[in-house]
Amino acid sequence: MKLEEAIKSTKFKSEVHKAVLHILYTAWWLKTVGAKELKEFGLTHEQYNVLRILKGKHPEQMCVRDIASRMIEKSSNVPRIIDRLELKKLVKRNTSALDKRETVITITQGGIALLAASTLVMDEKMMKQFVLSEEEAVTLNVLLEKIREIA
Amino acid sequence: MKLEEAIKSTKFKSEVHKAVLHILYTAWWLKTVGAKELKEFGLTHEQYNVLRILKGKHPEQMCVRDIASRMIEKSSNVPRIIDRLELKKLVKRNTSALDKRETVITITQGGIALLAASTLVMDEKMMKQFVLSEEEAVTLNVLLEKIREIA
DNA sequence: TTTATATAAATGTATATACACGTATTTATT
DNA sequence: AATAAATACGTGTATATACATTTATATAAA
Repeated sequence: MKLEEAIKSTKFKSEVHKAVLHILYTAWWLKTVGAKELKEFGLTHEQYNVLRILKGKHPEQMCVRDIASRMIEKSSNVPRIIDRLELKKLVKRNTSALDKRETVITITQGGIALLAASTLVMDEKMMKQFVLSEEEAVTLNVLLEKIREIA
Repeated sequence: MKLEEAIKSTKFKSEVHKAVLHILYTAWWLKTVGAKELKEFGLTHEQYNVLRILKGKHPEQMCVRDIASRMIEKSSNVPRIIDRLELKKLVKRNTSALDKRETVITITQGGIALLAASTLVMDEKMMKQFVLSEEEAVTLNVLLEKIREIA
């Protein structure tokens, strides 16, 4: 569906203005499509993101601040997301021995298994479905980088 | 800041995969930059969006469903956003005479004034600051359209 | 006309976002 | 060593997201 139909709007102040709305809409669309797949695994987008971050360092532990710095949405409340993952026994929390202020998190075997299963589905049902070519994706990445270059 | 620094990640499965994360990150970044400006007016991004939608039809009224269909994030809970706008007397709610199930919303003079002031700031401090050219924005819009073309 | 179905909006609930603040602990300064 | 400043995390609050349910009203079908 074209952006114009999606938000029932045809007049934009400029192509740049349209692009801003387009990025916001596409992000929402991507999240929605992904969330639908993740729901079968009882995961939210953010919980999935935290699990992926932890898996990337496994078997090393990570502290909360470290996880937060890798989140896509920087204002995510990581302690609370970990609360939910801990309840489901997908991660384990421990106080750091070196610095008692730090809480170190480890992904459990259950977490690894659920992440593997959900990633498989996400890759098959989402990532592999995109029509966009690798070359087009490179261009897209360059342009997205550029929109954050503020004068 | 490059995406790699922003989310402290260097290895992506593909450029397409990177682009997906990039869109999500850029959307968050755009919302954050915009929200900072809107905060001075006591508005959230979503409240601003609803006011803009209402202004587009003014002096016509709009029902809740009509507003919802124009929202960027389709799962927005419009009645609740309107609750907040109504409390601040930026919009007015009335039951439709034709169909008593419908609630019709009108933007007030105060709403129009606040929207005008905040749009001025948003345009000056945000929209006009982008380095992206109109031609680049066209390409960006084409590619964003394409990423939603799922096989 | 009565009943069933559909529709519009509001409401409830769990989670997340955005941000301020509190508490414990560590590091730096005097 | 005592105090101050910084840091890490957790918690509180308002708003939003995502989605299910409820209530009122309108429309369709029996």
